[in-house]
Amino acid sequence: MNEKIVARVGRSDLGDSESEVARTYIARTLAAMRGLNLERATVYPRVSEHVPEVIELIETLIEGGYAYEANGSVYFDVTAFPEYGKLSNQRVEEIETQGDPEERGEKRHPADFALWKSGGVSPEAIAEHRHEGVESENSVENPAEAGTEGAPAGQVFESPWGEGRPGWHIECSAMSMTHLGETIDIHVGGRDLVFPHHENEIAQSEAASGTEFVRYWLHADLFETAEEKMSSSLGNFITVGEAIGEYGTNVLRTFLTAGAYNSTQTYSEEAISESEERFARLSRAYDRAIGAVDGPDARTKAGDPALREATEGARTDFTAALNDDFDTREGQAALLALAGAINRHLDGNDKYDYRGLRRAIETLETFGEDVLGLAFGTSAAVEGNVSIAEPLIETILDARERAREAGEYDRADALREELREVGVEIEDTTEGTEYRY
RNA sequence: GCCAAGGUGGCAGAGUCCGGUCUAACGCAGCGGCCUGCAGAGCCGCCCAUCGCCGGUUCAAAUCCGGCCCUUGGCUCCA
Repeated sequence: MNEKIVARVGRSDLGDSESEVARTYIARTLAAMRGLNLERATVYPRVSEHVPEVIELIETLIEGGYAYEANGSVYFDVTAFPEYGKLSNQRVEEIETQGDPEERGEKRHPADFALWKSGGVSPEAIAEHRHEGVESENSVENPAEAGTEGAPAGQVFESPWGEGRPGWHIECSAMSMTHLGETIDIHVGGRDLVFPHHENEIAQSEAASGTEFVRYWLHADLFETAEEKMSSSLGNFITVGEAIGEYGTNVLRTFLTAGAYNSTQTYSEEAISESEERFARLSRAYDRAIGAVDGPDARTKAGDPALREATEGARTDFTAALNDDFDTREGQAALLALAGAINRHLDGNDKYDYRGLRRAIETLETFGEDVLGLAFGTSAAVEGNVSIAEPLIETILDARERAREAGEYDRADALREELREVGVEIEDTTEGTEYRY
């Protein structure tokens, strides 16, 4: 429920009403989240469905002396909440101004912020957002963008203060308290939201409830490219959907968990290809272990202390890493170390430690797949096209093998190169030629 | 100007809270060896770091203190 949404109503790709536009963006976001292999939340609340709770919360704040009404709008009185600024370490006196310039006159203190805004969205605000580069990258040819005539002012709601709309921050407090109670354990968000949004959430929630709102704040840092920061205004950004399309979920997740969530990460082709290698190394080791455990050389009575120690070490290290403020990169390092141990075991023994390998595989699955959300193994990557592709590849490999036996290496290498060009990597081993794609 | 987070090898990125085990992790790139017809993968080994600058504390500092420089986010809109 904001100006930007209202400003986009009528665009053919988004929808004909405020609610529809919001729905479109929600759908896009959820699609991106699915693409990232994220678990679904239990509930995805919408402000428009929580207006009664918002009004109730505002009334509580007014009754408690934390908010006041002015010309049909309601503002939070920051001077009534002495702890205001505690999250971002700001002092009320230092905070210059907030909110619409024309609203400033209604405020008792410049840092007061709106809980309820009188009336609908003004045409000027809509026009402003339409011109301020809102989706400018793809709206050029859209005739609906041309004028603001007939543009809706957005939905308004009845309230004790007249028709109006919820303020910018109150919805989060109201919905959080409705669904999760007065105090929540963890609140996440981007670093750019610390002030004013999270600060205001604390003020609203704690002033109303009289108790702690959030026990732990986890603020995710932003990305920057090697040359400059990544931002929509510079146009040098990539969406989650595009990144998934280009690199795949596994590589992207490896990249995203290859650094601390709360430190700035550099996004570059080089960083991505490093993640490709990191993931590939894990996935190959997983494949080898699966192949070995299913093969004839795996023995229940064989035991490799080095492999077993490495596996238990990886489990301990991974758990310790994640317990340390979600240190996913250190977790990856633990798994990478296990991959090395698997390779050493497979390279150095004729008979494989069946139970040791099973435990190693289980470790990769538990921590790599279940926790980090990666999907190892070639089978997971190919799915559908197996039926036709595999017999074809094998036919070509047979031809290449005959060429090799005949000493016609040029021909063999040409076949290998052609397969590579269509995405099939092959590998000669003592067991025969293997391939992956 | 104010608030906050950072500045570590060719790249990327831990470590800084609780000084010594940091002659600085894992990885990528690079180099050598093993293996291979060759390659790839894998294994073994190696090169590259005065830890932003200056000063201080200490037997000892990437880690603590002070000053400075630079980058990023916020302080106007929006969440």
